[in-house]
Amino acid sequence: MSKLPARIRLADAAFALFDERGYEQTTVDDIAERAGLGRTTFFRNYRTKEDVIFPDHDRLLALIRDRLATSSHSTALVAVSDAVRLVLLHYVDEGDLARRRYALTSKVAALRDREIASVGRYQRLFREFIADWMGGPTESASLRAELMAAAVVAAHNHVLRRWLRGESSDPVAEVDEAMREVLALFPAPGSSPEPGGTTVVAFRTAQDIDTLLPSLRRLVEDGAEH
Amino acid sequence: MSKLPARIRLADAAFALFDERGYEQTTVDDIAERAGLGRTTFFRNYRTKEDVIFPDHDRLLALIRDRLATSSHSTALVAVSDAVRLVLLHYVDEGDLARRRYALTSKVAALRDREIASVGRYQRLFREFIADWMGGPTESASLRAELMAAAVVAAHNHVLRRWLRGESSDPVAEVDEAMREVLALFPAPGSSPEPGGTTVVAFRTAQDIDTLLPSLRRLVEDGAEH
DNA sequence: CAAGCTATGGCACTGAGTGCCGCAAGTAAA
DNA sequence: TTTACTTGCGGCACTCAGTGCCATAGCTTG
Repeated sequence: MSKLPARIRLADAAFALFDERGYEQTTVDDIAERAGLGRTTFFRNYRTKEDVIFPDHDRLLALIRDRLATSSHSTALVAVSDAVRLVLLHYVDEGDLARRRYALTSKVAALRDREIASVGRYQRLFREFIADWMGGPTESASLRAELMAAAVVAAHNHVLRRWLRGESSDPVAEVDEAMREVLALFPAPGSSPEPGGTTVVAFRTAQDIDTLLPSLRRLVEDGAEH
Repeated sequence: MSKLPARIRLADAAFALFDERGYEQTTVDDIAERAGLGRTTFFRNYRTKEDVIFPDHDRLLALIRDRLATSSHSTALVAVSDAVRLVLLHYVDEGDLARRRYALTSKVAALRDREIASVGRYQRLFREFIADWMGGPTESASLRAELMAAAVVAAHNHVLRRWLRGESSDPVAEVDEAMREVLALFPAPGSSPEPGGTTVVAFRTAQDIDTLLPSLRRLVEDGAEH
């Protein structure tokens, strides 16, 4: 027995103790002792005490980076939406572990900060990818890239949190729906007019402008209702 | 001489040492010694070593919270856009200090994480405000609130970073412009047609349609470029 | 003058994280 | 089998951030 690799035994001990006494009340010595290992071994497997909770953020981040680098999508936003799916799937695969981590990060401010900082790295990656994809470092393109990255991450977090709280039974479908909503916020140029853009309609009529106005007003008001 | 309050002397000493040796190479003892004060006094004035760089995030956050609580705007998004202006103005007022902080956070990962975590608190505040304002905890309203909060914060960060890097001479005008862009992403129902709607433009000219087409085409294509 | 308040310094302690040394077990090569 | 090399582990001493307690100097208020 106890043939499990040290990494696993340490993580098990850590989560058990965090549940029992709380995160701050648990020392690394406690964890090592519970795992039947030395303190040194803990730090050889996890760089910090927090790392035992967030073991593979670096690995996942690298995975996403690769996915983006080798992605062939029509737009940057679609590529990023696709990549962020991977993140969600990773959490969902973790299952109960992800939920235990969520319970901890909800209670401990230091862990919440750590989580947010990790998310910030994804967002930065996305922002740079979108900005590169857009090519010219125009000022408005840069802002656009920032907004897009933020929107994708926000949508992902929204769905993820719902799933972590047990409010969602099909997070994959939800994230797809959320991404559709994000895409709708940023209509692709050429496919449909941009929100801030200009729609040019040329028409000609024999009627006077004053005759047209009432019906035009009705049209606009009806349109505003849905 | 050295009649300055301890807080100031400590901050001056800290920034000087961070510039000279770097953040990690500077201990709290070093800072206290340089300021001609005791270590205890440092921790009485700043809770942590990082706090000497981010002194009044809590105060600013409280200020924003108040501003939101007492705000009377037509929509939640406008209220939040207005509140985030305060944050930008705060940084701009700090002037050179904010730039020195930016130089540090750009180099030291721990400080960058801390900064991102702080921003996360603003975003959370905004998200909750918008969600409350929207009333019914509809699922789609919740996602919308998340997207709006993320967009406002992203736009703010974009302008702030430009200013911190010295790329902007009028950040206040830029943030207003950026906020207009954010507002355009989330058209208020009823106030203006939705992105999928129809823009009606009535005009009249003596010129033939074929004469107009080339210049119209140029207009549209230029518009797509920026 | 006495009492009390405030700002400070000193000191000892906990706990995270680092670095080094040494040891045991397994593996490959002689 | 013996030697040499590698790998995983434990122990130990150290630095440094952060906490808590106690003492003291200076100033105000009665």
